[in-house]
Formats: sequence, C-alpha cells, structure tokens
Amino acid sequence: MTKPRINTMEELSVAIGVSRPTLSRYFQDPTRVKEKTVKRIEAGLAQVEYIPNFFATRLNRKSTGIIGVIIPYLNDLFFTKLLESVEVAAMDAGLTVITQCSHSDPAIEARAAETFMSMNVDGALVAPLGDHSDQAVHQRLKSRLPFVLMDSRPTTMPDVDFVGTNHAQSTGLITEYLCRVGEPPAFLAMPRVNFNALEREAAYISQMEMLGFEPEVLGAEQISEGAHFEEHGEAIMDTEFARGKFTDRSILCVNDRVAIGAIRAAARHGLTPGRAAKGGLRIAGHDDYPLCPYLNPSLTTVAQNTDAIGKKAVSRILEIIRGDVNEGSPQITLFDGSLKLRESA
Amino acid sequence: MTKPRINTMEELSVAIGVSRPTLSRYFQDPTRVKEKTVKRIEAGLAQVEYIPNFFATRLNRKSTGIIGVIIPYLNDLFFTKLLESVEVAAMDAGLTVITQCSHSDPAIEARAAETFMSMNVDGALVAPLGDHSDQAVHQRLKSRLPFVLMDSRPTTMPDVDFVGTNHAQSTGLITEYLCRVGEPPAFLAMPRVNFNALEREAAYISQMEMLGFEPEVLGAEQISEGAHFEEHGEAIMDTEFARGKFTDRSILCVNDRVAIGAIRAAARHGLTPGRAAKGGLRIAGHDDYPLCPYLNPSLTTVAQNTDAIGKKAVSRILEIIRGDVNEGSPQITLFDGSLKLRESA
DNA sequence: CTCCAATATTTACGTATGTAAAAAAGGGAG
DNA sequence: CTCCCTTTTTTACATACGTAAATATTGGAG
Repeated sequence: MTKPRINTMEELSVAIGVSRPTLSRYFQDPTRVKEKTVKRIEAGLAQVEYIPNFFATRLNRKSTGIIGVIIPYLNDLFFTKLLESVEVAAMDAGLTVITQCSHSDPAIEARAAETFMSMNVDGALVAPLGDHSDQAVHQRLKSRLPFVLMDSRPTTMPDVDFVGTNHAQSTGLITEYLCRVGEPPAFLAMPRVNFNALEREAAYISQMEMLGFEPEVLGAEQISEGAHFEEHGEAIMDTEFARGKFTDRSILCVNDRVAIGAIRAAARHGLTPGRAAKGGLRIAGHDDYPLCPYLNPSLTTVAQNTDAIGKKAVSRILEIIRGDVNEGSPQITLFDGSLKLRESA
Repeated sequence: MTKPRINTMEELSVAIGVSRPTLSRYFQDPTRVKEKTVKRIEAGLAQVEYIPNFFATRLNRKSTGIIGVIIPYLNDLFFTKLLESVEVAAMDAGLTVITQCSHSDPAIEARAAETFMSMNVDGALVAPLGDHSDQAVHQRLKSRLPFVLMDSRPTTMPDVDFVGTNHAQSTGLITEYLCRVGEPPAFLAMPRVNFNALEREAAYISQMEMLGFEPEVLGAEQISEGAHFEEHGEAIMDTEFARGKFTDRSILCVNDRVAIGAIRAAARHGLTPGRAAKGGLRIAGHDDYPLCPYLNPSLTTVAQNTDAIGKKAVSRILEIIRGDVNEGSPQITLFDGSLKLRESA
C-alpha cells in the first residue's frame, strides 16, 4: 500500500513521462502548464511519493518566499498573540514563515539574524529585546533586506520602518480615565531596559502634568533578572503595602504582567482593588494580556491591537519587498490602544 | 566603513587566496584546517562581509543539522515552556531548530510536516493537536525520518517514541491529596478531543474508585470552539454555582486554564476556594501554568515537568538520529508530576 | 640536503532545482 | 493538407556549496 518514493524531479519526470522543466513550472504554478499536462502530472503524482526539495527550490529563485520573524520571548502571551497574527497574515500572503526566538539573549538574536541573511529571506520582522539588543545587528539586517521593527523601537534607530502601539495615546488614555474616575494614579514602572516601558512612563508623566497632578513613579530602580514581570510587581507592591503605603491609591502598572503581581500583593495584604471601592485601592495595567478577564479582580487595562500590528507589519514588509516605497522615508505606524474597563479600576 | 560584500565562497576564495574547498571545510569545522590557514582566513573574513548560504550548505550534506518542531498552539504558556526547553536543548546540541505552529488546524500541521520532509530535517518533534491531528501525517513523518511525539499521544499510535507526563500518576497524586485533606473531588472535564484530558479523566476515576469514592465528572459534553479553556471552565462552573451546586465541594480541573475559569466563576458567586476553608469550596488544576502562583487564590496544581520533557525529547531524537535504537521497540518516557500546594485547595 | 610520511589543498564531480533560449510538437484555421 | 501560433520539450547553463580522490605542501628524520 505504501507508494514508491521518488527523490528528485529528474526521476519523477521519467516516471510520468513529462520533462523536468515542465514539472518545475508545474510545482511553482500549475496554471503555467497546459491543463491536459496538469492532469497527467497529477495522475502520476497520485501514484508516487514525492516532495520537491525545499533547499534546492529556494537556492536560486530570485525570491525565496520566506519571511523571517524574531520575537524576544516565548513565555509571554503578548508576543505569542503578535506572532500568531503575523504568521496568519504571512500565510495568507503565501509566504513561508521562519520564526526564531531570542530567548532574552542578544547573542541568540544575532545568530537568528545571521540565519535569515544566510537564507536570503525576502524580509525580516523583528520584535527587539529592548535595549539588550545589539543594534548593529538590526542595522545590518536593515542594510541587507526589507526590515520592519515591531512592538518596540530603539530611540537610536529613527530611520527604520516600525509598527507598534501609540503609547502616548494608550497610556494617556488610561491615565486620564484613572484621574477622572478616582484618585490620580501612581505609576508602577520597571527597570528601564525597555523602550516601551520608558515611553509609557513618559506618557504617564506628561498626562499627569497636563491634568495638573503630581506624577509619582515607583519600582523603576529595582533590579529583576530576566523577564519576571509578575515577581517584580508583587515584590514592589508588597514592600509598599507592608509599609501601609498606596493601600488606598490608584496604581497604573507599566504592563499587565506587572499588574498581575501587584494584584497578588494586594490580595496577600487583604486588599481588593476595584473601582467599586470608592476611594480605595485601584490597579490598572497595559496590554490586555489574554488572562486579564479571568483574574480576580478582572484587570482594567488598555488593549494593544496586536492583531492590527501583526497584519500591518506583514503588509508593510510586502510593500517594501515589492519596492512600493519612498526610499529614505521610513513608515512609522502606531495603533491606538483601547480601554478595557473591568473590575480592578 | 561598510565592508565590501561577498556573496559566494568562490569569490571569497579568490579574495583571500585560499581554495574554496578549504574554505568549505573551515566553515564546517575550523580545526580541520591548518592553524596558519585559519589565521589567514579569519584575517580575510574580517575585511569583508560574507555568510555561507543556508540552502546551499544544507542541500547535500548527509545531515542537515535541522530539527523540526511542531506545537499545536502558541497562545498557551504550557506549550511555549515546552518549546523553550526543546529549543534550548537542541541549541546546546548544535542543532538548528525550525518551529512551526499548527494554529489548531490539522491542515496547517500537515503542511508543516511536508515542509520538514522537504527540508530533509534530521528529525521531527511533534506535539499533536489531540484527535484533530491527521494521524496519517504522523505516520508518514515517522516512516520517513526520526520522529518523537511530545505531550500527547493518540491511542492508535502505540508504536511511536513518546515523551510526556504520567497522567495516571500525576492525576492520581492530586486526587489522592484532595481526598485525604478534604471532600473527595468532582472532575471538571473538557470536551473529549484531547488524549491527555481523557487520560486524566480516567486516572481520576480509577483513583477515586480505588479510594472507595464515587467519581463525578462534569463539563465533558460541553461544546467549546477553539481552545478557550478558561471560558469553558467559567461557563460550566457558573451554571453549577448558579444552581447552588458544588459550592462546598472540591473540584479537580482537567487543566490549569480550565481551573482559572472555574476560580473566576467562584469569585463571581462570592466564593473563595481554599484549603483554609474547612468543608468549603476547593479548586485544583493540572500543569502548573506559569501564572498559577499569581492567581487569587493561588492555584494548587500538579506540575508537569516540561523542562525534562523537552530535554528528553531532544536527547531521544538524537539517539534515533545516531541510530542507537532497538528497531521496533519504541521508547515511551513518562515523567511524574509533582504537587504544587498553594491556596486554592 | 634528500626523502618520506603526514597533512593540507586542489581538482573534479555531485546535489536538486531554476530558467532562458532554441527546437519540437500539437492543434486549429484557412 | 498546409501553415502558423501556442505550448512543451530539450538543451544548456546557473545556483552555492559538499566531498572523495588526486595532488601538492610541509616538516622532520636520516
């Protein structure tokens, strides 16, 4: 019952009596071959087991049809959502996606970039490692192939195509909401290794000042190894709550995972953040991490439009690949965040 | 400042005055070239920009050094943890990992398998889609290359190497714990599309019977599209709690994401699961999802040893690749789960 | 200084397919 | 039946590198 296996197009061509170049054209686009021949080829293929060699096909096509994607972490649902959106969009465009994860390590990120260059990928989509990334690596990628940054962008690379969230808007939005509905919030920050975190902090401060309130940032100095956001949020707030501080304040966390830690700290101190509690503790986040609706209390946050970011990143890289671009004027696309009002604030 | 770019080894060989085959051997293993020559090559490489072509190098090596990994979803931290473990182990072994995600779609999984075969990957590591997977695809992979299943295994493929968790042990362990410390638990199941879910359900029933208790399974018939485990858990328990049922019972959830939904449902009904509450509601899960310690209440569960599973899967596929195997006797490796006692039960 | 053996390098061919140009085949109109 | 156009096949070369066998080099012993 097992079909005879055929390894090369050459063998296949003798097996079904069609020339190899015709087969080559059939596998690339069956419509380029006469229908009758297509039928004959397909009848032949049904009799045998044959798959064109991936490497040989890509070796000297002008376009490999491959798009390389780098994400910084795997253990973060924000990036997996983004990646999912990218993969689906790329698949719809008929591209093969090769994904590499940096695992928080610039050396691994650099190696992934090398791999993409060695593959002659049609383009690279990169969500960088914050300022841990080696920017020379990004510059090198950009100089060699269509290149779009996603999610976060070094201030030192203003000339690169970028798709992300408008953090001034998103953070401003939730800051304004928190001020309007209750106590002006303090900002629970992170060690400053991440450009988005910095942008959000700046947006918070600027919005607070615009509304005439005193900004207050905490947690920025703490050193936390790796990306244990929850741990960081819990540790900072546990310390504060233990001192009896912030127990009836509003706290805007730099992201949802930090907020999850903050809520946990609150629970350990018998505190339940919520907008219901007039004048009491409120906690809000940023990102709309998929689990937000299922937390206790469910987390009020600003959603990043990951789906739009992923789709736009793919469509933008396709534009660059096709050459429909104004050289020298990078396109910066920022999507607005949207408030997700839930129980926690 | 930008170095001249060189595209082929041929060009490089004339540029630095070393023959191309020598360069080829240098790139594969510098120790196979005389030290003096190595120095000369490296001095030359420092002057130019050159990366060997990925496709050309893999086209006719006997071994591509690539290992293909398929996971069913991205938006699940269990699988990202597993993938992380696999990627790190494979990297340590000097392998290039190509990861593909099935996105819950057997057709995509099948295409990923085709891609791996067309790449002549050295081996494939697959975490299947439950019984949505097309098993012919797995059989085909197995017949063509070293193949190891991870995480979940169709009952209809007993002759395949497998690495996963001993669910009889893990589920038995937490069932026994729940019975010992309080009310014997009911089992909050899932629609029966997942082999692990079935194994856990069976293990629960068998452990309950062994301890002389009446097993009780709920939620198995519900139809939930996609993989919205939390939604499922919340919906089922919301219905039950609304009827006043199970409010002082122990509930063992088929996995942590379902448990997260169940805890959420409890909160909406003013219930706080916890072992502290004598005779009250208790909720436990399975997997040790990374967020378990940060939930409110933190979730008591059984940890799967994802790290061990990933490492073992890689080391096993390496064994098969090297041919150190008894043909015909597949290796089934099951790691024990370990109790994670937290607040919820 | 010569010769030999060990090691390195070169030669020559192979890998599986893409692709352009030229030649052949097929099919329909006149 | 012939001619012309379209499609297919053939021919020939290209892609970028791996690798076995042949050849050259090197270093040291005699």
